[in-house]
Parts: sequence; structure tokens; C-alpha cells
Amino acid sequence: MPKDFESSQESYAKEVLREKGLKSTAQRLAVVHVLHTSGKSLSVSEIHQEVKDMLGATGLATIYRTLEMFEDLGIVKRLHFPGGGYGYTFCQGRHVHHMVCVDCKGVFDFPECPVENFDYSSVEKQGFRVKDHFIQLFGQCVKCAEAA
Amino acid sequence: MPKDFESSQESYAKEVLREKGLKSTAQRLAVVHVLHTSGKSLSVSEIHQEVKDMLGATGLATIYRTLEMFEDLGIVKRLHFPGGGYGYTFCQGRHVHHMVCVDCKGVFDFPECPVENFDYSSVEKQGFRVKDHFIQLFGQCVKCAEAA
DNA sequence: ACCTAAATGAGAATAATTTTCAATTGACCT
DNA sequence: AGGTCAATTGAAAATTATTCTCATTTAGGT
Ligand SMILES: [Mn+2]
Ligand SMILES: [Mn+2]
Ligand SMILES: [Zn+2]
Ligand SMILES: [Zn+2]
Repeated sequence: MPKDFESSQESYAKEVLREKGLKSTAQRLAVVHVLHTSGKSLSVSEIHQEVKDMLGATGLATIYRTLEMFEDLGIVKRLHFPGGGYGYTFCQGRHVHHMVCVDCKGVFDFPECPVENFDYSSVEKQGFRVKDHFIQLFGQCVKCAEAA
Repeated sequence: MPKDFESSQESYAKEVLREKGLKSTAQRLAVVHVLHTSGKSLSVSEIHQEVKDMLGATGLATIYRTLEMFEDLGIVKRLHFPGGGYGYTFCQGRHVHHMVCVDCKGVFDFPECPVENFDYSSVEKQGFRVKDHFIQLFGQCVKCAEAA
């Protein structure tokens, strides 16, 4: 029997960390757990608070360090909000885009890529070589639309 | 004869300000000038520096206040960079998207909208109502590609 | 030329992020 | 199971970013 229950998201993160020779610390796994459990985008300090709830005293710097590392590894993605500010969501290394509810910051996956077959010729004529893209949809989720 | 040379971008901003009953101050027009002159995305402190070069002593708070207001008015747009951080670009109230050179932060307009006719049905089935979107392309401009 | 509400500048206050470094710990090897 | 050691962490300080306050200035209307 497995020594404890572990989500596929958590084992995915452990695997990526191991491949890169990085350690699977309790703090790092807690960040994964918190992000994948929450259906919404979380700010750095929200993540910090929830990790403290799980593990007790935890340095805020560790949260910053972990999120930066996870973003580089493609484990999490940083989302931006209209009025400024940002939050993180779990993305498990997949190329996905997200819809964000502007009221509750709920995050919904969006697997189709709107620029998959997009014709960049008009911009590539200017010599610009497109290498990546960032797409985010804003709107209201069912709950918030009903509440309004 | 006109009392001085004024770009269409600057007169556009003056017009929007007047319509809203807001004042066309030297500081606000300098921000417009700086942004539309520079072909690249500028950080708050870069804008502050350039405005000081034009006008002399200028409060940093004024730059923050102006950029927030201009963003609400649709005069400028805030762009985000991969490693974190952001910058502003002029957009003159148009619905455009932007390509950003990851090396020099040069900004290139991108008038076609990749999600114009995009089928949101798969996501709207979840009840999410899409109201807006944010799209940004990353890559290299000609100059930076050659330099590399 | 006034008048007046809007806008500004300077600095204080607050918030966000990064750095430093001694102590801890996870992964690997007996 | 215990030993080793580089990686990681926590706490606090340092730095950087942003907002607030309020006395003074100014744009735009009369
Ligand atoms: Mn995509
Ligand atoms: Mn668009
Ligand atoms: Zn919602
Ligand atoms: Zn470039």
C-alpha cells in the first residue's frame, strides 16, 4: 500500500523535481497541493497563508522562491488581473490557457489554443519571429453571474 | 497656424481628457509623448525618468496616477513580461494586441484579433461568460534576432 | 484677470519582493 | 538505520515598488 494518498498533480511535481535534481520538500509539495486544491487563482500571500495552515511556520521567501521555480518548470502559471495584481494557478506542464472570473478569481481551463493555426504572416513580414504567447479570457463564472 | 506641432496621439489624448472633464496637464501630455515616441514598452520608472527629462522635477506619484487613469481610459495598455514585471505602451483607444520582443521590449502592433471568431462554446458550456481577453505574443524583433 | 476644483510634488507611510546567512533537511551512499 | 553534504529553509534586514497625505500650484471656465 502507498504510504499516503497523493494526487496525480503532486506526483507529477515530484517527478519533475526529481528529473531536475531538485528536492521534493514539504513546502514545495504544499504549494502544489494548495494550488491544485483551490479552484481559483491565489496570490502569493494567500498561498503563504494556506501553506502555513498546513505546515506551520513557513518563510514567505520560500513561497516566492518556490513559485518562481515552479513557473520556470512549467508547473504553475502566473495570471494577471485587470486592475493590476496577479495570482498563480496550477497547470501541470500542459500548454493551456485560462478563463478567469473577474469577481471570484475562479480559474477554468481552456485547452484549445486560439492561435494554434493563426496566420502570423502579417506580423512576420515586419521581421518579428513569434516564439510564445500569453492568452487569458476574462468574464464571469456561473455562480458569480447568478449572484449578480 | 497651429500653436505648435502636436502628434495625433497627443491630440487624441487631449480630446479624451476633455470629454471626461479631466485636465490636459503638461505631465499627462508628456507621458503620452514619451510612450508614443518610444517604440518599446516602458516601465513606470523609465517613464518617470523621461518625463523628468522633458519637464524637470515631476512627482513619481503623478506618473502612477496618470498611468492608472490612462489605462482606465484605454489610452495605454499594460504589458506583462515572462520573468515578471510589466510595462506600458500607447494604444490610443484601439482594440489591438501586441507582440513584444523579449530582448529589447520593443512593441509591435497586432491589429487582427485571434479570438475574433473563436468558438467559445466548449467553455461557455461550463457556464462561463466571456467578456474580455488579453493576448500578447512574445518573440524577437529583426534587430535582436540579427544581433543574436 | 479672477476663481475654483482638479492636479501636482515632496515626502511619509505602506506593501511587495529580494537578499543574507546560520540552521535544517532530503537524497544518496554505505 | 545512520552518516554525509549540498540544497533548502526561516527569520530578519535590506531593497524596491506603490500608495497616501496635504500644502501648493495650475488648467480651464467666466
Ligand atoms: Mn496557446
Ligand atoms: Mn482581441
Ligand atoms: Zn466567479
Ligand atoms: Zn528586440
